[in-house]
Amino acid sequence: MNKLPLSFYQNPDVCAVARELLGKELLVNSDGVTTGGIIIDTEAYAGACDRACHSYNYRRTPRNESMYRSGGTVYVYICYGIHHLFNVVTSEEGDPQGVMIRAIHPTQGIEQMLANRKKSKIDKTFTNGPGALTAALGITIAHNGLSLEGDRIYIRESGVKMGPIKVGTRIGVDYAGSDALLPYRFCSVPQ
DNA sequence: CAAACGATTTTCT
DNA sequence: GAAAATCGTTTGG
Repeated sequence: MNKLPLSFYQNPDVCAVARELLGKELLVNSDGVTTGGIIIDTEAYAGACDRACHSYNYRRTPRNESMYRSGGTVYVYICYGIHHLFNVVTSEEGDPQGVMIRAIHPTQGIEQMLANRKKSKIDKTFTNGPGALTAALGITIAHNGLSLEGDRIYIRESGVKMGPIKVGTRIGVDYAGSDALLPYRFCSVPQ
């Protein structure tokens, strides 16, 4: 099923992985139902040297523990007490970098996702936004620490042609000072 | 043990 | 465009 190999995630260049994830398909299995979509918006979090990153200066807490695992691990945490945010851990064990997935283009399990989002039709906000897409796919804190090589949640080649990549600054990280200006956000849409 | 704070979303004006 | 909603995690006393 063309699952991406662990070596894909273990790249020490987190921005390269963030770019390469565009156009890949993220899939989640819940109770035999598969939901998923094409990744169209990502952000890189560069670990110890990035003030916007939870693991800045090797800060280590129970919450961000999975960021220290080897590339290909799932990092999910709760933001604003309400939203589950999904990240792919990159680089090698002990180097806490990761890519946050901000938006997808829905492809699999639309019915289930509509139910998860309590919506009757797909609109602009359906799977756009880090909290919105995890709600649609059914990603929760229970997925934190899982391997992307497993069957519950994984990423595979989609074969979809993507348009040009738009680069920008990350959202909601004003507290990070000058690091908030880094061009670490990447967007692209299927062509 | 109390208090402040979000890698956001939704709703209201 | 502004503001509320809402609670686990982190920090400080």
